[in-house]
This record gives sequence, C-alpha cells and structure tokens, in this order.
Amino acid sequence: MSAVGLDTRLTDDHHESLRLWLRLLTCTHLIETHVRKGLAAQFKTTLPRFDLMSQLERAPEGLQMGELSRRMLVTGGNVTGIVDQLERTGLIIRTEDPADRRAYLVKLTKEGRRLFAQMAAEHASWIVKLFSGIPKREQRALHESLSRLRSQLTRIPP
Amino acid sequence: MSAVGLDTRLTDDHHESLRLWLRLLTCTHLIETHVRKGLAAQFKTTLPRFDLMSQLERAPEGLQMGELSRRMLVTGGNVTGIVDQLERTGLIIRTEDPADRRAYLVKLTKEGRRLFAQMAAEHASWIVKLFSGIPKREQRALHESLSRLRSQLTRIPP
DNA sequence: AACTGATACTTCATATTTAAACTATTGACA
DNA sequence: TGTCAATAGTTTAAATATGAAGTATCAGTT
Repeated sequence: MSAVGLDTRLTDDHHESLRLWLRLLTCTHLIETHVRKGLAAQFKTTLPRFDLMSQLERAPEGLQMGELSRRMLVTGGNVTGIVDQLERTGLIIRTEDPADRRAYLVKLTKEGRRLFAQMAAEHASWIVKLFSGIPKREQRALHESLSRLRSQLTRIPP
Repeated sequence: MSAVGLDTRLTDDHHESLRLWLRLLTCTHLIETHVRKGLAAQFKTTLPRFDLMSQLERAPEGLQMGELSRRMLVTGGNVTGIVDQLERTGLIIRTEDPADRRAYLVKLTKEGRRLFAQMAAEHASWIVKLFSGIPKREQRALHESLSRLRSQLTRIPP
C-alpha cells in the first residue's frame, strides 16, 4: 500500500469515528428532548429531577450527595441544586448519615416513591416506543457495543 | 405461552430498551465531558461554541439563526446566546441576509476559520482515541444502527 | 493529642438551556 | 392593496451545569 493510500485511510478513519460520534450525540439529543417534553407536559417536572429520583429508587437505604454525583455523571454543585429543588417540593429528604457527619443520606419520601412509580411507567413506555423501530436483536447488539465503548471510555480518562 | 409469560416478556423488553437508553446516555456524557475538558484546557472555549463553529465551517455562505437552531437541536434563544458570545470574541459575524430582512447570515470570520481548523484537528484526534478500543467493523455497525434509530426518531415526534 | 491531607458538601460566578412572550418582516390571499 | 397567520430573531425568567473556592469533618500519623 502506498504512503498516500495509508494517509487517506487514516483520514477516513478520523471521519468515520467523527460521524459515529455525531450520530450518537444526535440520537441522545432527540430522545432527551422527547422525554423532557413528556415529563414537563404530564408531570410538570424535569429530566435531571427524574434522573435523580430514579437513582434513589434503586437505593432504598439512601445515597450520599457524592454518590449521586458520580452516578449521574454531573458535578457536586449540580446535585446540590437539584436536591434542593426536590426537597423543597417534598419528594426527597436529606437525612443525617450516622456514619459520617459531613454527609447526608438522600432518600425518596413516600410521596416521592408514589410519584416516581407513575413517572417511571410512563417513561418506560416512551423509551420502548422510541426504540420500537429497531429489532430486538439489533438492540441487543447496540447495547453490547455501547457497553464495550463505555468500559473503554472509563478506562481512558480520569 | 401463558399470560404470565407474556407479561414477563413485555417487562423484559421494557428493561432492555431502558438499559440500552441508559448506556447511550452514559457514553454520550462521558465523551462530552472528555471533549469539554479538552476544549477548555487547550482552547479556553466550550462545547456549544465549538459545535456552532463546526456548523458554520460546513456552510461558507453562512447560516440563518433558525438553521443553526435546527442543526444543533437546540432552541432559538440558545443560539442567540452562543452567537452573541462568539461574535463578541470576533470569531463569527452576523451579516444581513439580502433575501430576508428578518434574518441574519452568520459566518465564521477569518480568525474564526483559523482557530477552528486547529480545534477541529485536536477534536478529531480525541474522538479517534476515545473510539480506538472498538474495531472498525463494529464502529460501522454501530453507526448503521444509530442511523436507523435516528431516522426512526425523527419520524415519531413533532 | 495535634497536625495534615483527603473527603463531603455548599456557595459563587458564569455559561448553557428551555419555554414562553415579544417585535419585525414575510407571504398568501381576499 | 390591506389583512393576517406564519416565520426569524430576541428577550426574559427559571433551571441546569461546570469549575473553583470555601467550610466542616474524617482518618492517619506522628
């Protein structure tokens, strides 16, 4: 293979990965927009609030702010703001962490669990519908590739 | 198949699409974070500004605000803010649209084109490295599935 | 016990982002 | 020609979001 050929190949590779990244970004934005509008219209709430509540739902014993921050892939200051909002409306509560006086354990309230159950059901149906055009087999393959990508990504950057 | 079996199947399908969506979201956030930090560290700029400039780079004749909004999948008000920032630093310019007195044609300045060329090269190398753990063949399959997903998504919601 | 670096969280300034309300212009049409 | 809904852009308020700086506590180590 000629040097020019190699050069072209590299450039094409660049463009291929770039295009893949743009597709990924576009799909994510389209789904996020759809879900955000649904949450606003049907539940008068937002995506980050739903996201935070879904984290808590999977951790009945409560989660520290820092743990929420890591799981949601956002900064600590951001979590403070969203927790403030949700606590103000009575859907979650900061409780003292008996093991560490610096930390809180954030938990869903009874009302929070009740409302989240409704939202989660709707949310799941939206997602299923959005992906309904992709055959199950292909969805599984997608999931597998993205899992590989994720572990690659968490290995690279600190 | 029993009714219970069907029920379970449906629930599993829900969970599968949901998990796929979460993977998609996680990968996108991880890559975004990586790129955002690179742009901040090496070029003192942000992802939405880079994104807007990359749209303009592909349209030397300039783009209307609304067209930028559609291509970037963000609201018009958002575009106004980012264009304000970039124009203030001299990287882009609003020019009058000779065909429509309501509209602008936004263009890169000479300095904007110069800087963008540098940023784009760096950006491409970051993306290639982030995806380097995924074989080319698999990247192409991913791209294809995401393209199918995108066209499905643009068909569903208004 | 006192020191010290790390951890948990908040606060602050700034930048994105959305949705809704507003101004100006366009284009179709009666 | 006037009218008038639609379009292009901006502005506003409120909510995210980041990164950096600050406070309190923890966990070792001396």
